[in-house]
Amino acid sequence: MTLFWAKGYHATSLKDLEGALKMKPGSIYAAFQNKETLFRATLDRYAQRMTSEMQALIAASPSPLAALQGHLEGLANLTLCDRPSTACMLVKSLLEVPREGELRGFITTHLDRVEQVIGGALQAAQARGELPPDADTGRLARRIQIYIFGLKVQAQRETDPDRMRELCEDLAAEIGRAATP
Amino acid sequence: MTLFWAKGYHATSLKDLEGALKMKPGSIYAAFQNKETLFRATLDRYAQRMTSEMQALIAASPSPLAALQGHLEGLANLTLCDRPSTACMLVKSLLEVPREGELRGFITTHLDRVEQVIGGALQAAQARGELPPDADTGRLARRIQIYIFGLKVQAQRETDPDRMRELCEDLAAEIGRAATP
DNA sequence: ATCATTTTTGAGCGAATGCTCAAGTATATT
DNA sequence: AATATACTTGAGCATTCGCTCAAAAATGAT
Repeated sequence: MTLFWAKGYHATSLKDLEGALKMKPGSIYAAFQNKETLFRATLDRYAQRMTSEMQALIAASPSPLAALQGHLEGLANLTLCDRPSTACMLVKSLLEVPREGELRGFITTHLDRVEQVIGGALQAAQARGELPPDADTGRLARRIQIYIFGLKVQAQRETDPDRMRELCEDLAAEIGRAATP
Repeated sequence: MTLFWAKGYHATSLKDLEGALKMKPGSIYAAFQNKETLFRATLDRYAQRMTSEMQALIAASPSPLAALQGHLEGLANLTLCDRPSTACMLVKSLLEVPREGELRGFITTHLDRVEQVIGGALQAAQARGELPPDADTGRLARRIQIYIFGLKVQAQRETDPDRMRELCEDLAAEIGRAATP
């Protein structure tokens, strides 16, 4: 997963995978059907972790809205982190995979799932009165996801941590503006 | 450029390029040094067009701020468009290229240039009194660019034009909120 | 028309790709 | 201990990759 996340699908060769998995080609093809199936498995794992991390973050906070804001602000620390890539593996893959391929649907399904998690948190926030009763939680969820996409892309080029923090704060503040006064 | 934009650097083979350019390998390597140099040339061309399009849009409108908002709203029509990809070629490339490679700097330079164009428009808006005198135009420019990144990524998965329009409107409205009341 | 120069051609190079499979090694069962 | 079953090995397959270069064709100069 680390390898595919860092280098992308095409740039990751089976030699790379042999080294990372410490397996010979035969074993790899016995365990996973082929390169693409292995890639799908890593996408599954990544998406699984991403969603459960997000759910944990939401569950840990009494205020779902504050949790989402906190998540956005947390993206400021993405620069110095030792992750394979600051960018979201699902977004990277979405942009790399052909438009009409079957992988496309696979990836979007996972992205939809994340959107659902965010939407669920917003509904909970609404139930708690943090959001106006007439607020469109789905719409807001998609907007927040776009913020995450954008910030994680930005983290690939923005070297200044302060500037990154500024942007995270700005976008987090926007979510706060959707809250009930 | 179309080919690299649609398929990405790694997924575009020289066979593909031979077909698209209607040139044999020898001619390609005589005209462009190698695959990577050709790729850089296409990135140059893309960035050039992108910036000049944006500048033209800004120049055509009396209000720079309205021009930027219009640009964001225009991204709603990205779905049905016949472009090679709804995503920004620079962003696609940024995510595909290795973190430490020389191509990275090349791409970020172009992205910085676009940021400068947006920032320039915001300064003009400020001079016209559309933005408060103390507004941080650079910071706002980066935020708008993140909106563009995010929306263009979203356009890769969002099939519903209405939802896309909603999001574009929301983000355009967000810019409007920075304007002087 | 002749010759010098530039451009195009495409067969094919070495290396790398994703992948296979017979042979070998480990594990489990009796 | 003997046998059956499962997993691992790695040489090497067919194909494709990015790329080269001598020869042919087109172009320009005289």
